[in-house]
Amino acid sequence: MDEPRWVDAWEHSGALRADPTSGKPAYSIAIPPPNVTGALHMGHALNNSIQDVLIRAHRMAGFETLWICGTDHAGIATQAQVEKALTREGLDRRELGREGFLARAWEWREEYGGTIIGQLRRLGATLDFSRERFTLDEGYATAVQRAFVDLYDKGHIYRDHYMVNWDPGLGSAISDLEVEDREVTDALIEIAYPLSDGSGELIVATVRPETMLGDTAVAVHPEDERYQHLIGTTCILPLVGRELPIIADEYVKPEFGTGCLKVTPAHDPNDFDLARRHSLAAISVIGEDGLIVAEMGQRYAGLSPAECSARILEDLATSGNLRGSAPYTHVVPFSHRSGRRVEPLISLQWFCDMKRLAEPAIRAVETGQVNFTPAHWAGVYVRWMQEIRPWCLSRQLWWGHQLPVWYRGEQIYVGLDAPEGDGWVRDEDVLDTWFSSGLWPFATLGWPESTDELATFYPTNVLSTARDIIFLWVARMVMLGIEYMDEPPFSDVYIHSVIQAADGRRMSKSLGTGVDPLELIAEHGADALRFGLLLMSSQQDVRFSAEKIRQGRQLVTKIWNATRLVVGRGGRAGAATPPVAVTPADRWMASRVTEAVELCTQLISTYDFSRLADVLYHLVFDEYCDWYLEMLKRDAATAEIAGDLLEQILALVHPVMPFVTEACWEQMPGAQGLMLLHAPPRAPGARDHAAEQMMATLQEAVTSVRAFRSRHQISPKVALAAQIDGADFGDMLEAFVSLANVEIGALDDDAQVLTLTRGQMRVAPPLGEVDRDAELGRVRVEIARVEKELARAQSMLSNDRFLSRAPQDLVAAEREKVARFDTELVVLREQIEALGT
RNA sequence: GGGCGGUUAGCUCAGCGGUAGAGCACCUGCCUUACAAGCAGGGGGCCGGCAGUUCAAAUCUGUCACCGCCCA
Repeated sequence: MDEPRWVDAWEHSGALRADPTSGKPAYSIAIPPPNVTGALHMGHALNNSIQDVLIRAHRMAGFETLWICGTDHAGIATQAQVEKALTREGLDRRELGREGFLARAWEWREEYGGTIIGQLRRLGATLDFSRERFTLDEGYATAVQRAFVDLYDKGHIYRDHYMVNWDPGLGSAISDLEVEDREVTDALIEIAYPLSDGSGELIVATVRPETMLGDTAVAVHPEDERYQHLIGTTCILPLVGRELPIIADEYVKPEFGTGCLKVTPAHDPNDFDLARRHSLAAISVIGEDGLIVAEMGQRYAGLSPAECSARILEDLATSGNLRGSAPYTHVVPFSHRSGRRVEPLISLQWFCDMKRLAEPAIRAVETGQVNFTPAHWAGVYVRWMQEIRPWCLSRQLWWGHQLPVWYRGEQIYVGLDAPEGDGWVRDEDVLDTWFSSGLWPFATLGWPESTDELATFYPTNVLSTARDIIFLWVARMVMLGIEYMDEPPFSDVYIHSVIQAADGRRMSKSLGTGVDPLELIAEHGADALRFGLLLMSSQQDVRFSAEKIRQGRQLVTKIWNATRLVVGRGGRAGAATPPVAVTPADRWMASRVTEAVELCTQLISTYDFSRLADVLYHLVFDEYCDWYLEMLKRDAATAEIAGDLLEQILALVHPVMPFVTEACWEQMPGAQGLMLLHAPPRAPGARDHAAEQMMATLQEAVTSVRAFRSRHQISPKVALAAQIDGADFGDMLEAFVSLANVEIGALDDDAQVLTLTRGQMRVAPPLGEVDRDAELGRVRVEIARVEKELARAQSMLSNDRFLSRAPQDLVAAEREKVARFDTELVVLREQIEALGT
């Protein structure tokens, strides 16, 4: 099937372009903007399949839909790509200078930035491509600057010396959320710090001996009896000779090592906090280049931390202060960006105090203004928000939104335009990418201008994303949305599954565990991928399952073949008025479609996509194809209704499988326009319980006859004689006769009994030849089963407390069962006797 | 250390108070004129352990075990 041509057809139809003035009710989604550097991965494929289902279903239902399209400039990732290209050319960004580098970066983005959008098209995503935005667009940049200046004016943004996560690979600070903790085994070194009065020594333990150069205290637990007498005295820092106060702080764990903690405020976040509590100085040992700073003296300056550590150990051994070394496994921060070990150090950066922004954002979730699905993520969000910490906004990069900050001597100017006067120098740093992404749901709609788009499409309806984005995006979008638009940017947050590799590991390119969705599209088609991903998705993380994609492809094939059959039999689409069902089979199928339409509408509104896929699969395979079309072939159903119901099914399936439904729609006589623009699937009428009951009887009877044939190896081609007692097939008797291939007539008592839920049936093969042992065995198993069920029902009914406390309809149902099982047992036992003779 | 999730058929997962479900895999039979990427029939589970609540527990509560994730 030629899928790509539909992509063009949809776009050319103009239906993807939202009209804010149409007056129709609005439904909008802002795509979580993928990185410009990105290529479509499984997470994107699932997330965008979900969003496309929502968008298509609402578009068909008559909403004015806007699916906001665009990409994120992804500061660190993009700069790394461009730098890599420069390195291949033997260039360095510093040689090019800021302007030259940015020119290269824009070139890069022109060439590769559209890749992922093209891949989303291939997936069938009906984004509003006419409104594609980029987080570095001119208008978008204005919005970002505006927000920064405003937050500064309101006092939320400030500049401070603070401990940051320094990524020596990038030469930039990174946020807490970009840090990943890993277990590492290092050596735990014990060092003797002599007491100043010469009365002894303290042993401290450290995995980073090089940082001792920056020690400004030794801390012990205030209640540690071993050291009570030393609190307030001092000791001497070996190699350096500095006098260090011995302080008491509850942070120290007495049971760890010797219970003495060396305090290095400039290189450990906990020590930094501890130093603030005790007003200790911070001495930086390691600089922003990741090397030992000049102030440490020429013996150590310029060394890497590892080299310095080795030299310190030598020196300590020489001086006699080294007391021990043992392997020690602990958790160490690594940069998610460069993979390098994060160097905590003190640096002058811009921060945003989040406390006041967080308050209304917490309330929005607690009051239900913003709802999470699955609901438990709300708790995760709220807990994080309650303990929110200052956000380090500045990044030592060039690719991004340069801070609207200028300096002149001690003066600082923050504003949209450069300040008047000479001598002002603009801050070199750019903003954390997530700052600009936080404005996405409204900056894409034209904020800070008042636009029709904002008026119509803000707030958006739902944000669909993965759980690891809750803090990075969801939280910040909610905070900034409330700050600037006075209401949250979406009412629903849907957190989809994370798709892991089939073996349960994280899907990642570097581990080689990734599966490329584009390859799957090439192999099975985009419909199959979309369906498979939705089917395997869940309320929790799931393992990738190639089977589910294959299942999707089978559904595609099935729908296509069903369409061929129906069209071949004269089925048509586009009935001006809903045709009236003629046969009982038509009535049954119409009733099934009605139920499916209602159920699917509900499943979409509750974001239950795996059940949605499951329901569609069974509707098409089990009900429409295996039963209804088989009845159509036997003239028990009519082509007119088959065509109309197929139309409804195609419309129902379309949001999930847009390509095949479009292709089938094209095949149907009477079909007009694109399925994309079709009205929502029509529930053909009320549920028809009489037809459903009749059909249930027929299905049970047909199945039991088929099973009988299977047991006795009687070909479906051989007609069986059958006599029906008590089962009401109503107008479906002919269909039963045809499907089961039986001839109705009176049979004698030797005929085999097949019990049905309501009534029974006697059947006899033409020559009266049955495998008596097989049938005897089967009847015995049947008796055992019924006896067991009867016993259970009877024991329930003999329990007074059940009778008095259980719902009465349940009690009645049990009574009915007892009566039915009794009858069945009589029949089955007669059958044993008959077989025994 | 704190929190959250998971443990159901060989595999991947639904179900979340009224007698265990799906897909795949497996077994048997069919090239039935839309489809063998199909059709029909079938086997397979003391729902992680223990204790409790309830007339009734895979489903609620507690506890233990193991697996995973997040935050420190």
